[in-house]
Amino acid sequence: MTISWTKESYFEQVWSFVRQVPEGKVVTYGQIAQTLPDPPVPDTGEMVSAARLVGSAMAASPADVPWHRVINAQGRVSNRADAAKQLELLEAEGLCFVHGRIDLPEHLWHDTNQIAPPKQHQLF
DNA sequence: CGCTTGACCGGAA
DNA sequence: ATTCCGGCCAAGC
Repeated sequence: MTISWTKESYFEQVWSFVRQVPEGKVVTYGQIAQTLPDPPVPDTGEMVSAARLVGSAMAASPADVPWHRVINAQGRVSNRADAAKQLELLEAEGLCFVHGRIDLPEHLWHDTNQIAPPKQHQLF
């Protein structure tokens, strides 16, 4: 059986992914959710909900995980209490913030041999 | 065991 | 640009 994919399992995967994120790079919750090899949900729809699980995982992420490199699909930091702090950390890593926003595809990091770059074109 | 909240996403008003 | 709504799942109370 298998199973399981308990929260521990999923969280581990999320943390593992985030830990691989190099400096100056960022990943979105949805990106992680879609990249994970064994998502909790089969595929009823999209990774929309899975992204939320990623957020939960981040909430419990240990100090080994650069949670500050994880941002939302909007190219901005999440609505967390230390959002400003996260911004500092990110810009300190060489990220170019524009209006509190960054070029997602520009700094988006993707794991090699997993998925292809989203190549999402921004629409102002 | 049930309701509320959440570090989300995407689309529509 | 902002605000609201629906969706999906898990953790917390």
